[in-house]
Amino acid sequence: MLSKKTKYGLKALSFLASLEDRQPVQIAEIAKHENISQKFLESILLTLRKSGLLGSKKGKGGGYYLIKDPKDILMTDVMRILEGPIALVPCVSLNFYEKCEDCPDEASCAVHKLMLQVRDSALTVYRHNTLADLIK
Amino acid sequence: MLSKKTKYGLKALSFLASLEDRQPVQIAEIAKHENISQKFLESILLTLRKSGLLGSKKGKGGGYYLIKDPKDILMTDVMRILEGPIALVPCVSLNFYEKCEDCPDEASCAVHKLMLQVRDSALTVYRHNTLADLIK
DNA sequence: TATTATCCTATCGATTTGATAGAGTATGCA
DNA sequence: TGCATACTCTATCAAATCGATAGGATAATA
Repeated sequence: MLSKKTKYGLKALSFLASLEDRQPVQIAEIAKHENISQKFLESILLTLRKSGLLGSKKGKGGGYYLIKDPKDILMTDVMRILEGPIALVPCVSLNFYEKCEDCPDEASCAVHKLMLQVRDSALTVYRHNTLADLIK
Repeated sequence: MLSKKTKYGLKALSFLASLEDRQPVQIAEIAKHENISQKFLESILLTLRKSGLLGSKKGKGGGYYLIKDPKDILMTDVMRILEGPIALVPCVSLNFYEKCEDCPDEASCAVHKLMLQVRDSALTVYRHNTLADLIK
């Protein structure tokens, strides 16, 4: 199941992408427009900024804004930042690989075999979608 | 992330499928072979039986066994039984559909648009894999 | 009738999740 | 300079979920 963090983060990003200009938008405005708890959204926007997707400005007239063009923001990156590994099992993860301690042989593991396919199919989707694609 | 319940369930199923005959296998034997907590596995096998994938026999010489041929057991069914909905968000679920309370319009929702593709790609994988495919 | 092995419910500690509170910090403007 | 604004950061919290365990009930076999 997708976490609310990811869901809210995606909504905030697509809201920012849907605006014509790249002026800073206040947390309160985003929260109100997307029906999200403002304080929770605050922490999400913070992680998006720290990971380089958003910029921020303090004080009057401040807020958050997209740093890159929506068509240059890949869903693979967004998902990894918000949701973590795309693979459902560490032993098939590209960026977060970890061996299963209980599994003697990956090559003959049914879980491994299935989850590898699932990971590839999800990856294909995320690689073919930019933020711009989602607001069309 | 895949739950251990699903992971263990898949391993148990593929172990049973890998055996030549369809004689009952004791929980203890499956647990030992797959390095799984026996008591935890017990509850998993119980749900697999209640959902119709496994049969069981009590008393001496008892245990669990596959009811159907491995090539007739689809991963869509297995995953729904063990892990629940295949969709990452209820609003794109085929079998567990639920409207998002915060989302005014599904058609214009970025999360909806993305998760629909992810669900379809996962579904394609699960539909093309039977239990027999995983033990080859 | 004794043994074997599944059936079932209840519970438990640890972790994660979603959310909130509040003080700190930098910016813009009068 | 001083004040209002809005992000920054840490700490906390209730609820839910997860993985695991315990123990008695039930059914089948010999």
